[in-house]
Amino acid sequence: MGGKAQATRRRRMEPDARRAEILAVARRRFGSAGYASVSISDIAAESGVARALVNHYFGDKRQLYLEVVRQMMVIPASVSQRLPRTTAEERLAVCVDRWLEVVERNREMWLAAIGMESLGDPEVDRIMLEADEIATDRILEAAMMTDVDEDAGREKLRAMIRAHSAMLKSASHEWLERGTLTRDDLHVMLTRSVLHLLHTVFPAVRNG
Amino acid sequence: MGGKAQATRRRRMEPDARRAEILAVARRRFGSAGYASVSISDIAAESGVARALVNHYFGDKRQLYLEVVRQMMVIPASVSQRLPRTTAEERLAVCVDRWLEVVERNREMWLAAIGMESLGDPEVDRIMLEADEIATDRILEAAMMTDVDEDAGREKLRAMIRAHSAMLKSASHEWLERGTLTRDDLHVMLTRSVLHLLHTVFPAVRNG
DNA sequence: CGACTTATTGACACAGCGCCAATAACGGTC
DNA sequence: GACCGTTATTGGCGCTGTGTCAATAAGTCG
Repeated sequence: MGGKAQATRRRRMEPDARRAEILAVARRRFGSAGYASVSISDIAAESGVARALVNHYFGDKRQLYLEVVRQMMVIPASVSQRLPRTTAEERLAVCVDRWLEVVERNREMWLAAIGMESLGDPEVDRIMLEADEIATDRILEAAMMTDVDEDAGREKLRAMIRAHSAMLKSASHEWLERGTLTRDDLHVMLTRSVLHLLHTVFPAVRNG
Repeated sequence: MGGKAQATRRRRMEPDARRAEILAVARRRFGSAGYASVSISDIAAESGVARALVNHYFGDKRQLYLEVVRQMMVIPASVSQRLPRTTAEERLAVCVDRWLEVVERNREMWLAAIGMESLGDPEVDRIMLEADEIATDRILEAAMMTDVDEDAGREKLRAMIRAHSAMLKSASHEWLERGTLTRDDLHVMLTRSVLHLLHTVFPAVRNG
């Protein structure tokens, strides 16, 4: 049992601190179980707080979930910072390597993040899409292809990279949860497939 | 309002027929809205039936959802049947083309299928994984690579194709819902990336 | 030690779920 | 056509979870 079962006197906290505390519990719960099976009562109990307080700070259940998704989707910027000034190949290789490092360290966190349910909620979708857009920027930056700006071409390229990032998520699932691929496998697979996408598939589509 | 609002006399039907009728409504509802926001009462009302009858036929809500997911995940076998006896390239191209055709025709159906929530439920995951396994078989068959049977190698190859099918889903989402890619774009992208995966990435991983 | 601010709570009304005994269609029998 | 047995179908009960509001009490300041 991980919750604060202590029914001590009620303590008064700074709103920000309390909010953060509850959010941390919610993040863990929603991360390891589905939206429907996690109840606000659970989260409140584990936070050592009355259920109504959760509603007070976050509104309804959906908004609390939204807040959790927002936090989950934060991508560390370090992955694509200070890249060496060499070829796109090497830069992407470094980028992928750093990313694998981050993911391996925050295994639980990452698995929870890619497991978040959309719920058919447009707001949730928007948040996830924004995260993908940021990741896409990082890749284009690393590949030094930020100069593609024909209207349609840029859109298509970005769409293809977003699609590729879905493969990335699935592949990391195969690695971390199913154990069917190794970290080295991912490195090879992701690096090569991104390059293939950028240098072969995209030109072919552009001139289609 | 799409439901049978007619409060006519209660009619007695064959169990199979009634079950199918309810399941059809459930499929549509769960397909267009999230699990949490669809209530058994809704489904029952639209089916012109008492809520308790839904439980009678399907057990609890989770089992009904499971049944819907099972139906959604059925993949038409026609996609990979009677392929010409030529190169892997051409066979895969035909395969992808047929698949795009099926998806375009059953647009709604397909979007609903790839939008199904896992809910963190192992049973749901199992069903989705099985569907991916079948799709993987089809691809390997079309690519004439069913002869890879070193233990680890076969596993890795299959895992990579499963990951690729996640890209396929995301790309079809970009095509059908966001309009950022065209059908022709998908054809080029999917065909090339699968081939690249099979003929370049896989050998590289195998000898890693 | 009061008095004031406000973080925190208990309780209420309501919606959705699972279950069970009770009900009433429908088919067969006389 | 009236009776009857089968069983598809229903209404209602108890429970859990949610959102809201007035009421409570933990700190803080004079």
